[in-house]
Amino acid sequence: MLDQIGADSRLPLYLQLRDLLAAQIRAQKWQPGQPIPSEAELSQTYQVAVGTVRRAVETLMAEGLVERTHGRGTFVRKARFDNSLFRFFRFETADGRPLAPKSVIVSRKLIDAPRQAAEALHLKPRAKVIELLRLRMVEQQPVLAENIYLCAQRFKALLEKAPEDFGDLLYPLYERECGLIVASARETLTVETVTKAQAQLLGLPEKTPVVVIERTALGSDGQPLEWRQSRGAASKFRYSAEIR
Amino acid sequence: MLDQIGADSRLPLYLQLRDLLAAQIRAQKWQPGQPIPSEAELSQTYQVAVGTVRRAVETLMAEGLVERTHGRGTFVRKARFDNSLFRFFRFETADGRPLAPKSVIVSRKLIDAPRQAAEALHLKPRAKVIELLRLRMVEQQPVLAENIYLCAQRFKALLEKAPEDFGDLLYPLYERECGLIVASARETLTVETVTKAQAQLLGLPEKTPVVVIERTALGSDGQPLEWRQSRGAASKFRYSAEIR
DNA sequence: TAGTGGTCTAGACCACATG
DNA sequence: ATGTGGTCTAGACCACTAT
Repeated sequence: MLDQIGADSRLPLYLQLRDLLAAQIRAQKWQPGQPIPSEAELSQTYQVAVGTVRRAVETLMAEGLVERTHGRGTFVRKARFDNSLFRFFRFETADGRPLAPKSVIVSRKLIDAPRQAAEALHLKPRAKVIELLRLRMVEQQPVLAENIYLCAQRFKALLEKAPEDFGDLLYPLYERECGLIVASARETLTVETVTKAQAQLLGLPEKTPVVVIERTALGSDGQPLEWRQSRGAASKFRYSAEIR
Repeated sequence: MLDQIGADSRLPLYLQLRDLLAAQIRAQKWQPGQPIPSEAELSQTYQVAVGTVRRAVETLMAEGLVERTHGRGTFVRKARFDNSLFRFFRFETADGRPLAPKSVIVSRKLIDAPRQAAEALHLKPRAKVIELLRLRMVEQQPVLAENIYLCAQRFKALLEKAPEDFGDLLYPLYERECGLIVASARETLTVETVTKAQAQLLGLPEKTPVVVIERTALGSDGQPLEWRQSRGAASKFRYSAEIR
């Protein structure tokens, strides 16, 4: 890996430094939650002005790779968006209290990867994957049904643990049991009508429209770790955006 | 309006300057598309370092209020998102050529504001509004049906012009005919099933799910100018996002 | 060639967090 | 008290756009 900077490239210094730091973060030189060297230190080791270091780190910050706190330092950011699905759905209790989504693993199987899952995870068509069916509950009512696919090889630790003990959040589980850290994700939303099986799971009438959120979760090195489809009643869907 | 800076506030200089410039943009001191003074000039008139000016202008840029081009200058940004709806829908021709959406005004009426429109436009419940029904066409097929509501008072020029001459884009029309410039908008997406009338307009079977995009378009002063609902077949809906 | 924004430096001082 | 990031300055030089 490059550990020097400047010299030849036509790229601005601060971008070269950004790339260099980003590469080291991807390579886990510093763990998520841990601090990277201070501005002064980076300025010293790479022989660039502090202002240039700032510019590089600000770029990383804008990209969400690090977080800065005034008197404390700059830290590699931990992703925590396991329940970000709820960004797209509004599940209100009757009196509008905040929701406390519970997870129930309905089944866990070792299967040949379905086509879409294999593609998303960059696996060969017949590779083995772990399939989890999972329900997210709000006040004892199922609101989201999820099909989750994981490369069997990398996640084999999950086959030896009782699904009841998985807990409500999967990403911390992946980290704890498999040493795999989800750093980012891509989501695509579409609308379908439910199949019979899904309707039953979610307690919906047949042919109800549902919003499908397909998510590919990526590690810090950009490799796909998990692919999932989440389905919830379209009537509960709401998404707002500002445009300019 | 403040035309000096520094002295009292606990806010950083560059934010004070940002606010000051933003206020002048809102007040149309410079027209959209026109340049604001150069960094050197701003530095001179407000007696701050060029670096501080840069910081302020970069903030405005991040907020989408201005655009910079290297050797040319910094310009007040014109909004141009009339067809941003298509961000949420994918209408492919059979061979995947780029689409050229056409607009047809189906009707124009002067009516009492419906409740939602009145709320969105900050009008009294029975105020008069112009209601436009409009179809967006791709390859002679209707793909989006829109209900558009405008305060009759501010948009009365549109009552005296033939709807056939409105053209494909409304926002430039508003600017040309009424002197009203759309600067930003808020959109909310939900899913419904079509009414009979809508199904007929869009050539869809009854009870087809549709995605509804409600948009409130705002002027540069933040006042609501237009409220519209756009409906398109949910099967054509697709939205992608990166999350971290 | 003149004027603009873009990069980079070197350093002062401030504000915040921690021991 | 120390070390961190945050603000601000002053100026050099470069790269792009226009004329």
